[in-house]
Amino acid sequence: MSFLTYKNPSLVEAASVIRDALEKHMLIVVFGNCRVDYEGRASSTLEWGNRLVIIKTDGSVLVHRPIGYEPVNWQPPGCIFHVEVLDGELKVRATRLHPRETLNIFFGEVIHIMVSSLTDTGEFSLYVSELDIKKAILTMPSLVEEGFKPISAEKELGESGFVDVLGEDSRGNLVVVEIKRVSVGKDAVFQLERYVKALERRVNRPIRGILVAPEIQKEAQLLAAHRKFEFKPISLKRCYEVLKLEKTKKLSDFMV
Amino acid sequence: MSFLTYKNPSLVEAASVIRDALEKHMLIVVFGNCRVDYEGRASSTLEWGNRLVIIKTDGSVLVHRPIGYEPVNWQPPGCIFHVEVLDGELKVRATRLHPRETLNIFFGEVIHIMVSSLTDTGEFSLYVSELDIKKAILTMPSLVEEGFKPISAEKELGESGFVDVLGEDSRGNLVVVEIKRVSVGKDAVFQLERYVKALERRVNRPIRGILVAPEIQKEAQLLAAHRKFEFKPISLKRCYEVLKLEKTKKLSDFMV
DNA sequence: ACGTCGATCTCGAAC
DNA sequence: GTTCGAGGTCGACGT
Repeated sequence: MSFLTYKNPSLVEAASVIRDALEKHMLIVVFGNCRVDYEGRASSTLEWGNRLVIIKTDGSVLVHRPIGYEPVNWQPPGCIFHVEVLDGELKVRATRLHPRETLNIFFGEVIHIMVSSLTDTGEFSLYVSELDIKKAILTMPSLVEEGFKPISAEKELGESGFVDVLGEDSRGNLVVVEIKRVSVGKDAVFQLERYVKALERRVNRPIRGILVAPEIQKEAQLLAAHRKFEFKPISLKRCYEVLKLEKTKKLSDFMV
Repeated sequence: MSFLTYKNPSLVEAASVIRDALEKHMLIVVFGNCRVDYEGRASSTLEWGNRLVIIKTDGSVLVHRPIGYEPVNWQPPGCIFHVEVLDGELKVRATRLHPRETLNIFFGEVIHIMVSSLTDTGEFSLYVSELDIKKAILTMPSLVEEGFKPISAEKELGESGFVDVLGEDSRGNLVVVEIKRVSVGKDAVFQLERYVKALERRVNRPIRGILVAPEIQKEAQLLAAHRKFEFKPISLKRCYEVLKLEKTKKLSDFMV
């Protein structure tokens, strides 16, 4: 893994370093005084200040101020770059097609550059997503309620979108399950309402709506109660354990 | 503005530099080989690899891989930090309360550290937001249609939320305006429908629904037509010009 | 290619 | 404090 730093380079030197690194698809970190403008889905300008500019190996760009999680300006992966020194400023242009958007960074002073051809093969795993909750419910339907039997997942319901899980309860009622990973808000209740109503237009039997999530917001609770929807709390940890168990089981099946 | 870099520091040196910089609320950029785990709203692990870790002056943390716009792990502003060298690893812990979340970064090797007490006072301005479109419409109601007269903006309609702009047309009909900055999707149509229906329960006169945005999605167009809602295309540039004009006008009023 | 939906969303404003 | 909506959202998945 190559790694190089340049302290207080001239703008011409900086331009050369950045051009070379872009060609080799290296990670580039520039610290310096710059102004930025953007033109695309919206337009923005950022006046002079000291910032951290990161150009990644996939052609994405981040302009970070000293505060805030989010970059003040950016460009998603896949940009085409142009670097030049013009009127005493180092201009880095990152252009994206579809949609057509341009980010221009003008450095008046480059304080530090770091370039590296780094490799990062480390695996990233996130434990419980909304899809994981669905998988956990399909694996262990009793997470919704005792006697619940899934019929299908993600059933298309015309303009109303998809049902997270469709099933039957122990008394033969249709059950529409709406899953939220964190908290049931108003939206989830309205969505479930749309699904249930769309289903009621198609079939002629009792339909129950159940909201499944770790928690529900107060207002959503009222809206749900008003529509006779039920709320079933679920634990992310429990879902994670159900999925891990399932994985181990499948693995042991394979081993035998 | 102070600025310091450290190349290939020992883990103990690195810990000392980071601790000191955290105390002074400096911007810290660390490049090194690390593994990361996170526990909070979800849980995640990231195996060993070379990454760029940024700790900002407001206590936010970003862990960036060589590709992707988004950080692989992060922590929003306001974290409490703990730095220690343990079992041959430099551990940086960033804890957040509300919700309780912990990010642990374990460095096996630190390749480069950059610390700086940077200042960045440059103003950032984005030209046209959704609010700007509303302001532009309130300033120049003909953007919606000739003869449109706004009555109020952001009218509360119970559980249906807020109306972007409520007004009257030239023939005395009530007009509900739903604004989207980029494109009218299904959601906007459903939202407008909720507003119109909520309003119909309250007043007994004709109500029109108008969707205002630079463009409309095909499916949304059908849904809108089915509900007799109209779509009024609007240009972001035009809004920007209307607002700029208004600003200049106000300024000149002040000057006189 | 386009549309839909989730996100450790983040961020800000309003209540 | 909570709730809600917007975002240049981004990113993933399905058609």
